[in-house]
Amino acid sequence: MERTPHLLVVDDDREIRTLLGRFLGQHGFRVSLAAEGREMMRALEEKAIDLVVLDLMMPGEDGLSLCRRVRVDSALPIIMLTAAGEDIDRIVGLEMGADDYLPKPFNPRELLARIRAVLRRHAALPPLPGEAGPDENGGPRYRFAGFELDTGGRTVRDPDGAELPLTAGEYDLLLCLVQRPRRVLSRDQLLDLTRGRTAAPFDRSIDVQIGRLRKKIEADPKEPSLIKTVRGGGYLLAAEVTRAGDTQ
Amino acid sequence: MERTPHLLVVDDDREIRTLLGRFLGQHGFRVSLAAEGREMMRALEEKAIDLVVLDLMMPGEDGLSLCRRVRVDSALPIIMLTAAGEDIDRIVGLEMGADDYLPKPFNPRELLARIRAVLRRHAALPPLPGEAGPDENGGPRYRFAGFELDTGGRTVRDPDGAELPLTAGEYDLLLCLVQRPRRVLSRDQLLDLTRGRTAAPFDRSIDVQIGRLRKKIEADPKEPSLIKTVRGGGYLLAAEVTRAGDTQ
DNA sequence: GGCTTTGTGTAACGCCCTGTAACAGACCCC
DNA sequence: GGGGTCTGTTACAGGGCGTTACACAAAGCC
Repeated sequence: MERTPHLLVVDDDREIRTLLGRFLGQHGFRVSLAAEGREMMRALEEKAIDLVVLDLMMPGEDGLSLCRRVRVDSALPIIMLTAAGEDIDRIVGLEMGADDYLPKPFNPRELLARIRAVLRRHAALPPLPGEAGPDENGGPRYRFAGFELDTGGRTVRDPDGAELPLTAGEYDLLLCLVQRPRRVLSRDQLLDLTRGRTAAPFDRSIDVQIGRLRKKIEADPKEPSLIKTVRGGGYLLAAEVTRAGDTQ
Repeated sequence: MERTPHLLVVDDDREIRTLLGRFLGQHGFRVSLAAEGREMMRALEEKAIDLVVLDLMMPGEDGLSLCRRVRVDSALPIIMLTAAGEDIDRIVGLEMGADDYLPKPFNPRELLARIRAVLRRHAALPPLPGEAGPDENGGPRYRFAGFELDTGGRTVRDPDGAELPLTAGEYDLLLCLVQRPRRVLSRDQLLDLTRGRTAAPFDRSIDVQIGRLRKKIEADPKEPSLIKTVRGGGYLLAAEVTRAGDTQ
């Protein structure tokens, strides 16, 4: 049950990147690495990242811009690393929207402490009295093959408009597929994205969950047309998905 | 019970003002802005400001003088921003009567922490009658799924307009859900937000309270459509919530 | 084309999480 | 101090979900 937080370290300097990765790994985190923006965005799509450690100064798209991009549609915690001498003061600090920042060179223990602090803060009280705006009515809706998935209410309606009685696990799995349509997702990825854990050697739980989900959304579960099996690869959602704007 | 604190940022530098506004807004406060003394006084008259962040050095009437003017007839908390190099100690100690001050350039997180600290300290004191403190007529109203929750009177009306006889605990729990609609709230969070304590190992009190609440507001408590269970996660209010203006 | 190997579908079982009734202590109001 | 209400605790029932086992299908091999 207890899931170990999954960190993403984004830094163009390979040495720093791998050192940080190893260090954080040794201290009980799962760690993924990215050298620049594109890799970072891909990791965010494919993995269940809990926190990003982001270098401010990078070739190509810099940390500031990446930070803003992430902030557009998520509250994912971000810790910024700023090179010595960069002007960190008020403007940068305010502008960047990071949850914390750390000037280089830093003591890795200090980074550890801040990561833990930010994670704790996020886990403990995400619901500040009226965070980001009093009337935050939740996330987007997705439509596919006549179905409608409402992330705010965690509900799914079938083409007739009836609410599908999905269990929590089934909903999580479906959401995960719907957010990455027409892409093969390995069991490992699905497990990471839905349960936040890595697969045990003979882990078949995803298969079973897929089966249960198919029974509820496939016209003919024996001949699935929505959730397809990719032998040796995983599963994919075959339908086209449109994302409706957030709840009005 | 709790309302989102309303801050007033007073600074003549437009960039700093708006950046601060955005930053504080992102962290769960309602924020108003003023560029100089006149605007500030008007905001204080028209809005229920809980705390002022005030730049010391401003053209026209400076922060010090404004601070004293406010202090004449209220104990409204004030945090002063002082430009680097200004001689703070003496002035602070002797004259300004602010609750805290922060030398520029400052880490925005530091400002956040001080704002929270000052608000907490201030909330602990008994409210003075006549102070520009909490709204006289109580807080906002929320509507969801035909229900109306009035934070002023701590009452809830069902879609027929009849008043629901909720107990104090049930009301607190419902308010807590209504203020964070369409988000999964863990038992721990709910317990913290409603009772201000953390869960004991086998604490099931939230489950029981949720059950009692469901009996009163769900059409079919066996198939809850308003308060959903997220297995392994907690509960969420599935309905959309609109916040009506504060009670007149 | 048969046989083997490997991977997937699924039924069955059991643990653990959640719903809920019953009870008892705390608190409140005469 | 007594009756009523509210709320936390406990116990039990039901259901979700991970595990396991087995059947079957697909790919590999000769």
